[in-house]
Amino acid sequence: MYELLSEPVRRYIRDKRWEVLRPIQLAAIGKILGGEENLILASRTASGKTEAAFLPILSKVDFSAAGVKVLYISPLIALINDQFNRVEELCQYLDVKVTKWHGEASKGEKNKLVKNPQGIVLITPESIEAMLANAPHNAVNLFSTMQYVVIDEIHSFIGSDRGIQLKSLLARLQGLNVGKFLVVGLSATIGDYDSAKKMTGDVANTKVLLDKNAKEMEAEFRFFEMEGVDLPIELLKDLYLSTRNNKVLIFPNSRGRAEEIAVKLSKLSARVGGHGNYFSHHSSVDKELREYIETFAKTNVRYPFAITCTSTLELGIDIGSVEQVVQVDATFSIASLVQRIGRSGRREGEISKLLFYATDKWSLLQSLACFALYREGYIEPLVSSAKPYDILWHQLLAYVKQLSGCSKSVLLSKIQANYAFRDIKLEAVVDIIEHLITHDFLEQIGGELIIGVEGEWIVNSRDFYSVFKTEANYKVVNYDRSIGEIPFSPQIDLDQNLLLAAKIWKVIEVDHKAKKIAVIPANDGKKPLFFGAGADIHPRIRERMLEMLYESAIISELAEPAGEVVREMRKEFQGYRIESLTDDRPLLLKDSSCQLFSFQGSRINKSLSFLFKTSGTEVQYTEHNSSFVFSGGKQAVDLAIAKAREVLADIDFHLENAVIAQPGLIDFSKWALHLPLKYKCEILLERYFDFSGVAGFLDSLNPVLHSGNLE
DNA sequence: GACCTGCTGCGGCTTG
Repeated sequence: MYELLSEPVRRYIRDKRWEVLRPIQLAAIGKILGGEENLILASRTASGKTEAAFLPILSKVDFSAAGVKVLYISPLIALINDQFNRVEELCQYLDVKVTKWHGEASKGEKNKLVKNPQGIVLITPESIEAMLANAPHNAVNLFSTMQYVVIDEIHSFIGSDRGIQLKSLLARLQGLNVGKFLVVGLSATIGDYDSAKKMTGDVANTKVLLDKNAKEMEAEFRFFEMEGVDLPIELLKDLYLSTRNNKVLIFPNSRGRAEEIAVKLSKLSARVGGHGNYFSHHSSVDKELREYIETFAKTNVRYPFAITCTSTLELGIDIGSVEQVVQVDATFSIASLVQRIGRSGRREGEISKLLFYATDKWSLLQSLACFALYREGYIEPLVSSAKPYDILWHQLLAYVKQLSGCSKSVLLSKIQANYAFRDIKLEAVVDIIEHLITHDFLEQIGGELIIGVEGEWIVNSRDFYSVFKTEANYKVVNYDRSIGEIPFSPQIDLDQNLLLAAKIWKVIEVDHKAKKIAVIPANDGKKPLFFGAGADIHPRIRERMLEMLYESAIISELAEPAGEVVREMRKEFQGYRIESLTDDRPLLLKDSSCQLFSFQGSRINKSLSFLFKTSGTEVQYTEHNSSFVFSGGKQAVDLAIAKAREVLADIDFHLENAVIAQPGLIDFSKWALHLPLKYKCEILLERYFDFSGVAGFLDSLNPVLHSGNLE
């Protein structure tokens, strides 16, 4: 394969002193040089996927004519900046120009590229959106002779609104292109590659190259029950002693918890004269501070450090030196667990290590289930929306803006040619266009559609280019220094203390007009409050949790008392006369109430809860242990289920009423609030609830009592 | 029990 590469590329490989090419690289070289197919390159992090795409593309593509030849699309600015250095180094061997194009990139460099379109461009989806909206002529000049689009971390787009937008943008770029460009997607190991293939728009002409080689890995599960709102001191001491000499990433599931751990470990360390390299890294920590932490961790080889982080360090840039990963309470998905495990032991010959802490028994069981499924090779599939009416609404405005107005038939033909909206019926598109006109987002003048009065506000706002929602934040500053940004909560008041960026601060001024909180260092404080919905948990995880309770195999990774906790749970649940793990569900009778454990995914649980409430049943739903508490005994449950099924039989009617009564139901989507009622309901049915799943569940559901409750 | 992601154009200022 090496011989097939062009001479400058081979020289680069020689200078790098790479003795062998990685399996994914060899496979990609053959496919890219030999064929005209779209590709998905899937392998674990740090396996050389970027080079797998660029070595052959640079050997194949002729860069001598004007025009950008390769477009690299990334979900993160930080990743673009990181990849720029690698790609540019390689491109120097071929005299190919590389340009960064994102919101924080140099305007001067962008202007130079516009004057002299050439080489490779590294860009974000939102920057493509902005260019198409504001300077479509630039997009034509730059991208009309493009031959390859490389999409990095393509798994992060699949199943999300941003992924639909990206598909639509690729279709819009194909529309500008004189030829046809090929797509190469770089993916982590995921659950199903069909959805990845769909990203390219041409499933039949997309091949998946999969390197299943996983790293060897060790795990240990520890248990420290949490009683109040703060983590047990014993857990923190144990965590400190287990990590104090290592380079470690700690993943709690929230920003507040990340701050709590960083501050408390740092205090413990200071008390015994340990290292001071304790950081917190999440979306509320100031961006420059986060970059400093990333650079420190990337370049430092000698000193131990601990970074407590959220999913900010799950994707993207590689901190090669991480020796140990700690997960505090269960991840929401197996995909996320896989990514986090992959953050350690990146060096050749190193073993990935995962240290797991649970603070309650359900979290312990959930993480054991995720880990078991990971070992069994299962990762939950990512489903992308077939009928993204909200993104369609957004893209209709984007098309009209890009074209500076167009006829209705042109707009319709653009949508029909756009594979992101392939499954949406023509009548629905017409319907939504009419709705845009009636509400002044579009305006019809003669045969032309132009942006309407209400639409102008939207398309000319900075917020137009993205399809995801963000919270309104207050800036936290210490004199001139920015610490970060947090959502305002009543807890933030004069003389109150809070934790941020791994330090304790006292609030000395709150400026609501400027949305600014002034702080000074302090000695003791509470973690700030954050709001937000967690990710949905896939039903397979809950099913596996139930299976786990009815298995007797000893789990060797459990450290005491975690083992005892699992034995207790098994003893408790084996008292229910479960015969079918798919249909039977434990029903715990109490004095005047009873608790049904559904062992179902979040969407089925949310749907069940909706049905119970709508049919007038008072029920207490807890997602954490997937349970519903009813007042009364088994008859009350049977009655509630019967009533729920009546609502289910007429779900469209009940859902419409609910959306009218509580418009906030649709808040998970940024643009859906502008849609006609009917489409709001369809979005809820497709993306938030799972009523067909509920129907299947209720059809076979058999609540089973504990043997101690019988007769 | 509660994640993450990105962002134009232009006027007006300072600085070399």
